[in-house]
Amino acid sequence: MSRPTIKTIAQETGLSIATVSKALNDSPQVRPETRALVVAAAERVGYQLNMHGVQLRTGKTYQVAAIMTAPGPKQNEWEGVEYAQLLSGISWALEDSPYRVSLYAVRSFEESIATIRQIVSLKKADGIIVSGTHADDPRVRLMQEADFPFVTYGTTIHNAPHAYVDADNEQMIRLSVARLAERGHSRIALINPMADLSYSLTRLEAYRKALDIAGLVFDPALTAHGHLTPAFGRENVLHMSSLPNPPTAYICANEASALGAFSGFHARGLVHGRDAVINATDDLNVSQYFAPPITTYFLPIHEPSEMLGRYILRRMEGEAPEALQTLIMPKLIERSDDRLVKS
Amino acid sequence: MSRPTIKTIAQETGLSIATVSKALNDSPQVRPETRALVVAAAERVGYQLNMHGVQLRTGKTYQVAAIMTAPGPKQNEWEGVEYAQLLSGISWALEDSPYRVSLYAVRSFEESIATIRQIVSLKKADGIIVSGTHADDPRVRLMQEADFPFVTYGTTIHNAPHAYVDADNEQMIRLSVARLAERGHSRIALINPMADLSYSLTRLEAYRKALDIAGLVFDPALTAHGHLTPAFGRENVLHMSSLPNPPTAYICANEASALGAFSGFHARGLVHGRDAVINATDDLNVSQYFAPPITTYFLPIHEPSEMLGRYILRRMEGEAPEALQTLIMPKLIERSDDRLVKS
DNA sequence: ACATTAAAGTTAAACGTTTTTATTGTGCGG
DNA sequence: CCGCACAATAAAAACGTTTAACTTTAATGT
Repeated sequence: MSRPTIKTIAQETGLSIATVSKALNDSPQVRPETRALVVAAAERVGYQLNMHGVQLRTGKTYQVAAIMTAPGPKQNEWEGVEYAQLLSGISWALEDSPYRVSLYAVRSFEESIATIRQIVSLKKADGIIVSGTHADDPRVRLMQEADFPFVTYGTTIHNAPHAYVDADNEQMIRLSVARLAERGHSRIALINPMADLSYSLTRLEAYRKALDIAGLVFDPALTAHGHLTPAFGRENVLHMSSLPNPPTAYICANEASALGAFSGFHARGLVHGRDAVINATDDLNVSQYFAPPITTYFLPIHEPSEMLGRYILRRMEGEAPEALQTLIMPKLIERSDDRLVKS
Repeated sequence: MSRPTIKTIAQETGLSIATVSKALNDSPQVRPETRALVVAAAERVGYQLNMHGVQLRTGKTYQVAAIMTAPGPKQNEWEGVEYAQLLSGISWALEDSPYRVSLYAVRSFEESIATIRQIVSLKKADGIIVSGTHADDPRVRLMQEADFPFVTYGTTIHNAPHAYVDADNEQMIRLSVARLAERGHSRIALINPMADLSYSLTRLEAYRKALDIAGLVFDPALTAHGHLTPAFGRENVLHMSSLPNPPTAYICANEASALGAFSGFHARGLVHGRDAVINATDDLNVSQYFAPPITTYFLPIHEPSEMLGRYILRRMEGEAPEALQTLIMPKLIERSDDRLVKS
């Protein structure tokens, strides 16, 4: 047989399709007993709402677009981003809703703008989740101008208020630097993400402020911005460790670059805890397996990602963006004392 | 004002909507001149096909469901699977088609069965891509019985022929073992994925056969099956290295477990290249940053993933599954000589 | 008792397509 | 010059749903 529709239920119950539709949508226009009848019949025939009819009629898509900026095929370097977990978290948060996650993989920032423009103008989704925010993000402006529901993973700095979820980078860096300073480090390197990313700026400013408070001088030679690959971490250690006055601590923005930093240690014959130490920000929970394990700020990725899902739902229901802003503070996991032991 | 439809074009050209529709679909029933007229008008008004109308009318969804089995929120252990790249690759392969990737994140094998059953019976997608195949996979049977287009990432062993893409695990293990045997290793450990996964069995059998050919004895104590996390790699090194006759080589099924194996080396005071060596299968391209770098078989994940996308398109067009089967041989990257140097 | 109102349904239109069926016009053989 | 085939287009129905507008029935107030 063919799939049952509301027409099937109408015949089954002797009601009109309009009443059936209203009953299924909990309209107050239908008596509770009638509703019960309809629901029973629906159950009996195994009715399942056909979304295509709904979509055509209402114009809603019941899709949440997840924009994922993944490096192109050429780029084989690992960046240690657990996008998969991010996507799963969003997907799970939408589980009990009629919404589905629709994936838009793009290769570059520019392409993500074009994709979002298309989604907005052709209404290919009801909401958008976008990550890798810039300090002044044209995509955010675009969506705001169109009054399109969205949530960002990452804050912006120059844009009007919008819904976001992010790790508390400011606090994380402030505490990191203070902790290392307390332990006697005066030359602290900051391995930072690409400079156009919003959290890069946040981290850099927090870093400068924290140095200031600790009475340490800011040296531009100890900061680096780039793609957070192992290669990047390695290069920076190779370079910075051969400066006249090399750093004794490296704060890496993720575990991939931290792994690369270790590789640099190995190449230079540096010993962790004697010549310098490495700290990281962590969402893979992998740095406990480094040799030796390092101190990290750990944020299980499912927390922000499920929040992204919940927030986009609420945003699509019209909730104000100001109410949907959260910074999550990662947990400090001290796996090393991080004081240098001269031997 | 509102979005143009074929009705708009009909008015614009003075034709009927039927003719417009046919013209846009390259029907032979319409004169080339008329078609040109229609296309010009469509261009002029900025017409874009509304999928909801098409979907309702034709019953096609233009969605490809990607089933992603991701560990639940509790499970914070990294498994080193670049799902994100996999999804991007699929998404890119579908770029020039009307199809979109729709994500179905599930927590377990059982849930993936239920999800697939639903997609098939309610026709929530036109094709399915599924990974993590079992030797005898009920999902494959399910889709085959319903004659539903699908491609698997991973082979099956007991199922009827179907479209798949996979790394050539058999050859990879065979060559790995032979290479290590040549280099004087007689105790070779196999760190394998969960035993119910198809490629686990493939690898195990290839391993046994290769040992046989090399004249080495198979010792069950040197094989382990489990989730390919760093923890698993570490545990196995800790355990196996304290056997009366410990292995001198570890073949790890991925980089996450290889990283964990290194952590085990560190804990036991083992030195890579003196006491034992680690080899891996690699799609992150990360093991070059281990200290020291290790020999791996490398398969850039975008290759199989784009192939998955192309295959599902062809499968949905009705191509026979037998024509859509590919094993890709990863490339051997020798980063270490892997002969033990007694010091 | 009768108009008024509220409650509970029904009818019909609409969303944007595709596709089957019907209509019109043209050139052709006889 | 008449019927016929064929080409090109038009008309209409259909996919499954929601919703505005309407109808019927019952309850209410005076």
